[in-house]
Amino acid sequence: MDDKEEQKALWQDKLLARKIATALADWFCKNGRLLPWRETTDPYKIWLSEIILQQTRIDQGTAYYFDFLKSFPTIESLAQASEEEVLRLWQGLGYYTRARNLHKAAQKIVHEWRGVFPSSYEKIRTLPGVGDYTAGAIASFAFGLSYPAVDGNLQRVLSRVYASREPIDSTVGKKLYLRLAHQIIEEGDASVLNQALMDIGATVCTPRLPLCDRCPLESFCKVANLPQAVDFPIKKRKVPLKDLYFFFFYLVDGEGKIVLEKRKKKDIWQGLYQLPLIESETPLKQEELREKVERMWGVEVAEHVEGKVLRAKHILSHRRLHLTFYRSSITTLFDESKTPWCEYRLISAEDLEQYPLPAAIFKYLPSFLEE
DNA sequence: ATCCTGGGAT
DNA sequence: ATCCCAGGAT
Repeated sequence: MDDKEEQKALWQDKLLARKIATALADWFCKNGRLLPWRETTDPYKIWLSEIILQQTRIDQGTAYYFDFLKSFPTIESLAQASEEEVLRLWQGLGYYTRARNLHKAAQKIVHEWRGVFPSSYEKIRTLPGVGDYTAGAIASFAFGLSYPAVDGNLQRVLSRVYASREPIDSTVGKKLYLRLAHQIIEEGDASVLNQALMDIGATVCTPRLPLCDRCPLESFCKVANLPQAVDFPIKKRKVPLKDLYFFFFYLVDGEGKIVLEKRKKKDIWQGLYQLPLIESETPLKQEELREKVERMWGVEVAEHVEGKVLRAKHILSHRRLHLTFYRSSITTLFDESKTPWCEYRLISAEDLEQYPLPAAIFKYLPSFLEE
């Protein structure tokens, strides 16, 4: 008799999923967003858009999407580019691993599949930078395959509709929302249903102010029009902000050239360029900073610590960067052998914009150089 | 399986 | 203050 109960529950789940799917498809016809990468089923374009949009809002990402397609119209052209070219185009988007993986994945497609984008979920999922969400998005949008694409939007919508308190950042929660999404998209066109759920999350079922009266799922949703709707989804972890103290040095030599270094460490801004930098987890007193400068680059630049020019705070997700920029002249380039984790080079100041720089630098550079 | 990290916009 | 996915470390 438990069996019977279970059967009945399963059947009701399916029925609900079917109703939701129908409502979603109807809504999407009239209310789905028209986006450049939705006018194609070219997997390259869809992949590119998904990578760009992973941590980026549409209005910011769109320009990058077109710039990339202009510079790299084909997967081959992207594969043939240098990593630095790719990073330069990515400049300002953040999460630069996405750009490096995009580049690597293009090379993988060229070498392993002769430039033909793989058409099975499993193969797509092996591309660097492509996780469950992105693989599902490409598989369904480009190839019409029935895979869910569960991003933050879907998690929010589903946790609300089902009033699920299962945390989205738990293993159990991730599986649950994957299963719920799967149940729904099975009942129709996966591409349409995935996109409909995303659009509802983005435009109707928003984090702070859900517009339940405009939602096609209103009648199915356990928390529709209730104040507790905004409590979903639940998260278990929140990471405290960590302070970091970054001291940059804008050093000009006798010929007006400046020193630039390329980051090779596997932490933030990997592969990007920066002004010579002293990093610290604690604020540094003038004396300590001078000591570090001497240890790292030699005595000759110690005097630069005196010429403070600009201070700024730059907030990242789990980091609060306290930036200090110094400007000074140098007569000799410092000793590279002491800092194997970066490469130094002398460049002319006008060429600075040719190099991929983190936002924490290029954002403040103009006002810093005005002084 | 779980935790931590990457970076910028709003 | 909060949003966003993937991958590497533990």
